[in-house]
Amino acid sequence: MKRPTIADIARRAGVSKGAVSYALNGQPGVSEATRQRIVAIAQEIGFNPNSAARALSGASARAVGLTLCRPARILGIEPWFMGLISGFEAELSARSYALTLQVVATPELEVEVYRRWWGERRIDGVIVTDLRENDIRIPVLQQLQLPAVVIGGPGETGEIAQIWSDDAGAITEAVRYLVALGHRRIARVSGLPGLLHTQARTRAFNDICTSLGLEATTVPSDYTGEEGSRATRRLLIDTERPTAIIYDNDVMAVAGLAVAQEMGLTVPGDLSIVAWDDSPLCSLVHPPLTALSRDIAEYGAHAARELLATIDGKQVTNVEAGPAQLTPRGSTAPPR
Amino acid sequence: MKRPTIADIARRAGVSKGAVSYALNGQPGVSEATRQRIVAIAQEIGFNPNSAARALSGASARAVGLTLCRPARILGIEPWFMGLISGFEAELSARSYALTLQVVATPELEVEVYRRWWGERRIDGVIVTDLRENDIRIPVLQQLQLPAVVIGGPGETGEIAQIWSDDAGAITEAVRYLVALGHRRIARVSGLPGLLHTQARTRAFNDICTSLGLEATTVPSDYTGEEGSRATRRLLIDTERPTAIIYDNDVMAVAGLAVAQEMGLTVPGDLSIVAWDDSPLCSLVHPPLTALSRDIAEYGAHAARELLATIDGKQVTNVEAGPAQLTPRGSTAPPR
DNA sequence: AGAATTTACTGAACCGGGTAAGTTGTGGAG
DNA sequence: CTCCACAACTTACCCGGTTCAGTAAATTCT
Repeated sequence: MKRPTIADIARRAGVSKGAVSYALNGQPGVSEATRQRIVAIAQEIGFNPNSAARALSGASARAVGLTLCRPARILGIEPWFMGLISGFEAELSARSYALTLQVVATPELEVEVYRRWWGERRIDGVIVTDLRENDIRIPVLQQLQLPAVVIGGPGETGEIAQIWSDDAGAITEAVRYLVALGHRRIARVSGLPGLLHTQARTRAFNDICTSLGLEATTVPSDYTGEEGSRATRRLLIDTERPTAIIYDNDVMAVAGLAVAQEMGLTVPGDLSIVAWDDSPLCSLVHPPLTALSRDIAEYGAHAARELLATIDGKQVTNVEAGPAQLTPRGSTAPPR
Repeated sequence: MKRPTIADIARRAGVSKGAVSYALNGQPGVSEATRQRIVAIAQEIGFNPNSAARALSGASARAVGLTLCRPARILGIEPWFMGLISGFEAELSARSYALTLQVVATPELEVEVYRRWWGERRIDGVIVTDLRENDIRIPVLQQLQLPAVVIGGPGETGEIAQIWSDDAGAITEAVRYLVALGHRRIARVSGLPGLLHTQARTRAFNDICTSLGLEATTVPSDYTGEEGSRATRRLLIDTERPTAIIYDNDVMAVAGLAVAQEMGLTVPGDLSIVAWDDSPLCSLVHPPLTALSRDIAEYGAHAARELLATIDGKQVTNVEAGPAQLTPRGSTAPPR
């Protein structure tokens, strides 16, 4: 089956290629009557502009890129990324932008992917996740002048817009809640220590614990279930074991719950659990997990909107999305 | 920063654009010495061919498409798709193909996306998942002559290659295992009834149960945790409740486990649970779930290889991937 | 040695849109 | 009645690769 082109439309409408281009793009230069005739023909023969031709003639590629930099085995079960992707998609497909995905192993490879995409003119912009300290991706994006939006921060990104949520406020709320229930020994199992938002959370956790006169124990982990289990086991074998643990993601929280059950501890009787980021996973297990809920899809949609605005040349500024809300469920209670 | 083009390379090497193209693509028509000189210059200035220009001049777009047709809320926690994506990526990025993703709500919209992608010449082929009975996507793909590979089946797909695994064998093994443990009342919570592989599993489940003289109870569900919980509750309130349940995915199995615990039943003492598809989720919960394991990433890699072969014009045939292997864990035991 | 073939290129057309510059035709102002 | 402004187009070139036809030089064959 042959793909229809603007030349086909031009022939059928008895006008030139140029007129068809003006008509379909809402440019001035054709009469309203002609425009409608052309649009009708385009509809009829099912015309879609060849994205390659469009991109080649200086216009945008109508695609944005996303790199996922996590070990493959964890990508599968982290609801976070899929939530983000769903959110992006909602915005992108509404403006018929495509989403190009690439799974990479290291930030260095991520930079290479950006360079290649830029060279290939394959995408108009990228969404950057997991901002790190002195992130090597930022200078490259600035050098290439590739439109970008960073999720996670706040951090040093120069002109590049950022989206983050008030993690400090959220963890403070969670700790206050646990203290109000009567907990005095609260621990935290964190995500990858290299990520800026992990550091911000750790700082805030230390601050609130200090101000409440509690000891702040943070065990660094990596978002995987395995590491979450290990960290939990290490915390629970202690004679002075914590009565509540806050986990930096839902997967580790679920893993922690399993470890507690396996060790014969009841949740929430012997141990209260709070998960950061609420996915259906949290309501799925027994008991359902108290969580710091954010609308991750909305978070992604927000990022996509910012990115499209950047691509359109609009000035965008850093945005703070709403903070995570504490959603109490069955995994938190006063300690025995 | 200006993107380097083959014209830049040609100027620096003192040859024509055509020669550069031949040299970089390994085509005959340039001497080995010239080729090396050109390749060296390309390396040095960090040249990447403009994908739009390449796609426009008849060559491939070097991209494949994948549509995800599931409600957004479940996409997040289903490890299946992310596993597939990881697998695709491993193959695709090795051959520097991009993966373009789109989340859609219905198969009808999926067809529209295929048509648009084809019209835009954005992709060279698509990977089709969740094959249905009389799938409306198949005739469209045939009409457009869009290279495709179908995951899930077997079914009627004409010339389009399929990849599936021996679900009948796997479920037979699972049932036999449960019967060997002493179970006589085995139920199954299935995935979406419209999908061909769900139907194949139901058929096989009925067959083996009949041949062993057991009653075959299948409760249709939709892969979500919520529906999995509901189905499980319905099964367990029965006076003649089953002593073992097989779930069509891991998410429903985890939800089922939570329901059992919530109802005061012990797993595996009062109820044995088998999950279809093994993700880290299964080993994460307590007790860890006995699962029918498949290497989903390898499954995806396989599909990507087949698709790339199809795009290259090679004749591909239907492939049966290895069957799922029963991995016994703590959720199965003889009934009390 | 001369013809035939091969090698190593060059030049130009082409893909399908976008768009600046040029060309009509029409109506209104002077 | 002429001149000008403007709408409504057309023409032609651009984007950056691929590819085919053509060409000069080098090599092989008779």
